[in-house]
Order: sequence, then structure tokens, then C-alpha cells
Amino acid sequence: MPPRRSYDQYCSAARALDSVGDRWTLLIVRELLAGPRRYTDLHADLPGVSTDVLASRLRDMERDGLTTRRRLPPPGAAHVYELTERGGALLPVLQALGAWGEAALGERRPTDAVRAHWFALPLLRALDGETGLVEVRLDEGVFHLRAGASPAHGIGPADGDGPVRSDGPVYGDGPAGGEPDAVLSLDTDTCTAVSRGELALTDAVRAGRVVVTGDGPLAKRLREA
Amino acid sequence: MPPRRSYDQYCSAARALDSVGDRWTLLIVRELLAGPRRYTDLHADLPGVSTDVLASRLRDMERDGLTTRRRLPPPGAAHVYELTERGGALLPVLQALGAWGEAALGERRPTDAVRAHWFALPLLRALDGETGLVEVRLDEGVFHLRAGASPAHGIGPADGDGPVRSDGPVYGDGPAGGEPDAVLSLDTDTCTAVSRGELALTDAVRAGRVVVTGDGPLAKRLREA
DNA sequence: CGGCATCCGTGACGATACTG
DNA sequence: CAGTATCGTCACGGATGCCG
Repeated sequence: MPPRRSYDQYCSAARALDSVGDRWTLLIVRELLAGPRRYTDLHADLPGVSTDVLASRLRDMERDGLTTRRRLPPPGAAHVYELTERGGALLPVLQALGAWGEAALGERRPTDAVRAHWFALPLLRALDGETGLVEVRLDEGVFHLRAGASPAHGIGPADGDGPVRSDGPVYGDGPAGGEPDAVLSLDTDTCTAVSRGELALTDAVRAGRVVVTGDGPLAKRLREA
Repeated sequence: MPPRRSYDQYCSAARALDSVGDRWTLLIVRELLAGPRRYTDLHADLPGVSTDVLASRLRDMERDGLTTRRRLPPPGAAHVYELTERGGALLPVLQALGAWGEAALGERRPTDAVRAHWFALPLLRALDGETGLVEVRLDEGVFHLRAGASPAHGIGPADGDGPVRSDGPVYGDGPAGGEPDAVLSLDTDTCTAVSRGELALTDAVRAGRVVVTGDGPLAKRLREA
């Protein structure tokens, strides 16, 4: 086995690209930021990736300490991949990339795939400064995010068998596990505009394009802003 | 010509990777953040890149609006590549990648290339919050950086023929064009430790491992801190 | 000499088929 | 379900050659 291609530059950015510069790697991280995923889930949410490349990336990422592979408890035995703390620390990289890419996002092309939780990253930025568990309901699906939380993946004691850990992923598919501090219902266009930074979340609420329910302080702040 | 490989995902991070996800692209941006460069300079400071890949990347980047190609004024007619404002906006991406990669930088390997200005990105982070023109003198060479400046590349009026524009690159090779607010002299080990975040810049100054000269307010602050 | 274009060998990638 | 096996294609890295 050849010793893995490297830029061979004594530069931290180049070293980072040695680890995450390969095709698909950062998108796999984006998926895993939503929490532990099975191989098939990853393959389904990354249209275009071939099975062998996905398997190869997951192997490389595990070797580089970005992910761990864990076997799920008996009922439904399968393995899931999840980010380590080191892998979760890539969130700022994806945030920076996402912020830069917003300007070039444009309209959705016919060939573009969409997943509801891909809006989590930009919405997390739109909620910058806020704190709380937010559930987002789109036509495409429901997801949730933890504003103001730092990612902690695969680290710390597993606290029981609840579906949501107190220091779990910063966002995830499906409804929030616990009682959300706020529930946001909005259509795709509005979510897109907010994600692209064209529309401030508070303005969208004021314009009635986002319905905020829930009685947590976060919900109150969003309604009053 | 096939219409350029894309992830085809309606996600700003994926769109960003469509533009800058190819091998070498972000490292070319890192080089150009130091100011306009000729093809040969780029090729020399990116050991390992093949000539055709470099040319291809530069073409793609120009097409995507990241760079422009300009012909230098008569004495020394050659073209230089420089970042557009959009290209310069990738600085936060490189910062985030660099910050994440610091933890894995480790010791310098025998196969690693080094360039003095590669220390500019981490030092820029180490000088976060400060403002001023800083000249850094290493054994490997001299470079300068503009702490607290936002990058402005290829935009704005060309102000005369001075070697440094008022809103130029955030760092560059060689000595500072104007009178620097501070001059930092340090050895490679110290610079590495600071770059890796193991040693705070102020601590390094206190320990006498960095000699600060100059009488600007920045130099005073660094000496007194 | 700078700025590529061309050619070539190797490896990475993408699609499909197949297996424990 | 979770990958491995196979294969055609393309991207990459290295060398060389052309052209201003």
C-alpha cells in the first residue's frame, strides 16, 4: 500500500488538506455532523459517490482519527459511523466553506439533490448568538439543531439509551429528541433565502414567512425581534 | 469539453467544493493571498504540482472569478495572477483549515517543503485583534503581514506604482513595502511553536525568543504585554 | 526564460455487479 | 445491509517540447 498521497508541505493548511482534501471527505463530515450514520444512509444522502470510494474514505477517516465505527446495540444490529471530537472540530471549516459558497449558490438546478438537513449549517449561522434546541419543519422534511452548542462527537460517557445525548451533534435529521426551545415552520423558498443570507431570520419571522411556535426564551426572542 | 464535475448538491458547502475542492486549488489561493504571482513563482512554491495541472487550475479559477490575469507594466513584461475580491474572501476558509491542521502539523518531516510566507497565516491568527504592518524575519526568509486588515485583491484603484497598495494583500513575501509598525525577529522553532499555538506570541516575546523592534504602537504593545 | 501544450504511466474515481 | 470485486475513464504527476 503506497503511503498515502501528501502535499509534503510544512503548513497546517496543507496538512489539513492531506486529511480532508480528497473528494467527498468533507461532505461525509457534513453528513456525520448530523450524528451517527449507517453506511447505507451515507450512500443515500451523498448521491454520486460510488460504494468503493465511500468505503475507502470511511477507512481513511477512521485511520486519521476523524471517525469511529461502532456496532449498534442488539435490536437492529448494524454499525454506524460517527465523528470523533477531532472530526467534529471540522465544523468551522464547513461553516467557512458554506459562508463562502452562499454567494455562488444561486437557484436550485434541476440536477441538484437536496436534503433537509443541509439547511442546518446555514441556519446555524443565521442563529449565531442564540442558544437552544430548535426544530425546523420544511416541506422536504424535519430536522433539528442545537444553536450555541459546540460539537461533541463520540466522546464523553454514553448517557443511557436516550435518542439524544446532552452533548451530541449540533444538528440532526428528524424531530428534536427532547422538547425543543423553538419550532420553526417555513417553506423552502424562505429557508433558501435565509440560508443564502439574503433574508435575516428575524425579518422572515416579522414578515410572517416563518411561523415560530414553542414557549422557550429562544422562541420568545425570535417572535419579538 | 465536459461541463466540469460537480457534486450537484443544493448546499453552499458543496458548491464551494465544486469551485475550490480540486487538488491544489486552495494552496494556489494561499500563495496568491501573498499578492500577485507569476506562473513560475507559483510553480516554484508549490512543489509537486505539474505544469499542466497548474495551468488548468489557473484557468478554472479565472473562469470561476477567483483570479485575474494581468500583464505587468513594460519593464519586466510578464503576466501575474492575482486574486479577485471573491478569491480573497477564501481567507477565512484557509484560516479554518489552518487552525484545524495545526493539531496535526507535528514535527517537520524530511520530505516537507517550507516557505517563509507559509507562516503568515498562523501568525495572522496569533496577532488576532492587533492592527498594523508587521515584518517577520526568519532564517528561511523575510515576509510581512498586515494584521487587522481584510483582504482586498485586484479591486479598487491602482494607486500609483508604489510596491505596496494601501488595501493590498494581507501578507506577502519579502520585507514590508512601507515603514512597518513592528519587526519580529525569531528562529524557526519559535515561529513553529507560535504557529502551532503551543506558545503565545506574547509569551515568546517575554521569553526573549522574539526580538521586537520598531516604535509603532503595535511594537510597544507586544513588548509590554 | 516564462508559459504553457503534449505525451505517457499510474492512480483515483464512478458505475455496475456480486458476495458474506 | 454493508461492503468487496471488477472495469472503463479520467485526473494527476513527471518529463519533454514548442513558441513568444
